[in-house]
Order: sequence, then structure tokens, then C-alpha cells
Amino acid sequence: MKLSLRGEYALRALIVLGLNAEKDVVRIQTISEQQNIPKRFLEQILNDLRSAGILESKRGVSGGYRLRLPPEKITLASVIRFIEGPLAPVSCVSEKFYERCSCPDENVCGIRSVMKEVRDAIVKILDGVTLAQLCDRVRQLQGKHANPLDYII
Amino acid sequence: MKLSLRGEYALRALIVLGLNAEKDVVRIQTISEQQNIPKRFLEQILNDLRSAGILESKRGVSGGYRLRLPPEKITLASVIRFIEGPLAPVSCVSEKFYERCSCPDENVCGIRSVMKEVRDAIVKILDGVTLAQLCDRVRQLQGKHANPLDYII
DNA sequence: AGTAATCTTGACCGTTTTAGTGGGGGTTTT
DNA sequence: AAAACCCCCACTAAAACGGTCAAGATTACT
Repeated sequence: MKLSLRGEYALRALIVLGLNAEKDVVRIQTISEQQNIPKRFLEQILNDLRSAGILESKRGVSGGYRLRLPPEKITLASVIRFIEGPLAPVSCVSEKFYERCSCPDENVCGIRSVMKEVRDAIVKILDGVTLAQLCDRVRQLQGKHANPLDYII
Repeated sequence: MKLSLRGEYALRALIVLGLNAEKDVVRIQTISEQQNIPKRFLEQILNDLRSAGILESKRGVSGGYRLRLPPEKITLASVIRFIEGPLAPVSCVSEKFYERCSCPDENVCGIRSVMKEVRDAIVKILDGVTLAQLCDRVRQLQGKHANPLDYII
């Protein structure tokens, strides 16, 4: 029941990219600094997201990354599935990554039936949240929690 | 978003114990054979469940394990929390195992807000299912999927 | 009393996953 | 041509995972 750091970094990076969708591209370094993610590690992750078809990149000076799809088309479920694998707590109830488990008889496995419910609940949420919505939430939170000092100027 | 084998074994063992609640105790070996779990490994796990206060044991010949609480009082959430740790997909949204994460500002972290929903959904299910209910499900499934050959005699 | 079947305890071990780091190469802008 | 990017591949340290082993303590039975 866990999201690895790698997955968390991926989502955080996507949020930055989503919030800067109007920009041509955003550099790895920028994301790395803003989000406090080791640069080389982030490099790998963004590259993976690119080969997943979620991002595209521009090389050379003034290069960087940008979303390849509109943020409304990117669901958290798809990102996490790509970066982490199955959403289900045990893969014997996974839709996309099914693997038989070691229990004597899947048909009579009580755990499966509960874990299917858990999987469905997780999928329902993560399939229903797009990057666009996630970015909206962030903008809202930023509004609410803006540091009063920010307004002093 | 994953339950380790250890956790799965724990639940499977508890089911066996739950289904045999009328018996004095059940031996490790029996569970191990029935559920196809390596005996030495299972030994550890049952011991952990004992120190968690979920099981109690009897030593010596004709020893074994038994539930220390009525199955209605044992929730899946409590078992998994004890064996695996946090139910939340990231520990910065965990109720019982909170740990700060590396994001620049938790108050403005969009991931947290989604992951909180996921956590709540998971907790809602796993807190709502007791071992007694789980055993009921198994009995039901056993009824449905009984091998026709079983009736030939 | 002796023995065999259990649980108990703690250490140990190999493999896989995680979270990175490092070096060298290719591209593009200036 | 040089600087600032991305690209790719290999490597590694540490932790987690999935077990295994040895030796001891307890109990039931004969």
C-alpha cells in the first residue's frame, strides 16, 4: 500500500509541468530545485515519463521538458501504473498486472475479495483525478496558504 | 500500494485460525501445509501476531496457536497495520505512522490531498472488515465453489 | 524420568528493490 | 566553438523482502 519516492517525484514533477503548461519547456534543474528532488534521479524519472508518452523534451540550450498531452487527459492512475506498477494491494487482484499468487485456491480466497474492494476504491479515486485537477488543487491551496509576508511588498 | 507476502501469510493464517475457532489450538505445521506457507517463515509471523496481542500460543506436544480475541474484534486494518505498517500510500498522510516527506511545503502539496482520499478509502474498507466477516466470506465461497467431485461419495 | 512434539528466540543469508551517483555522449542555441 | 541542455548506460550503497538455521524452553505422554 505504498507509493515509492520515485513515484512521488514523478507526480511532483508533473505538477510543476502542469502549472507551467503555458511555458515552452521547463528545465530539469528548475524542477529539481523547486521540488527538492535530486537532479540526476529526476533526470531518469522524466525520461521514463517521456518514453511512456506523457512528456516530450527539447534538447540543447533552452531545452527542457513539457507535457505531451493536455493535463486533462493525464490521470494519476495512468502515471502511477506506469511508474510503480499495479495499483492493487496484491497483484492477484490487479486488472492490468495480474499475477497468480501462492494461495491454494483463488476462488476460495477471502483476502482476494476484500482486496478487490480496496483496489476498486483506489482505482476509482486515481482514475478520476487528472493532472489538470491536481494542478487546480495546488493553485487553490496556494491561494489559501499564501504566506502573509508575500503581500508586504 | 502493496501488501507483502508476509502480510498476506498473516491474513491467511488468521483465517485458518478463525475457521477453527472452536478447536483448542491449531499447529503451525497444519496452517503451513493447508495454506502452502513455508513453515519457518510462518513461525516468525505467528510469533509477531502473538506479541501484537492478536494470538496466543500453547507450547509443548499438542501445542499450537489460537486467537486471543473474538474474531469480531479483529479488524483487517489492525492486522495489516501491525504487520506492514502504514495503510496510507505515502506516510505523510498516515494517521498512525505519520512522517514528514521531502516536499517543499506540505500545506501546498496537491499529492497529499489526493493521497488522503486514497488513505481514507482504504481505511474505511479495512477498518470495516473483521476477521469474523472475512471467515464468513470464505465459508460462502467454499459453498459456491465446492468441487462437484466432493459430493460423489 | 525420558522422549518427542511443539513453540521461542535470535541470528543469519541471498535476492530484489530503492534511491540514488557518475561518466561520457549527443543537440541546440548563441 | 562553447555553453547549456537532454540522453544513455552502468554502477553502487542501503534497505526491504523472503526465507533458513540452530539451539533452547515447555509440555504431554509413556
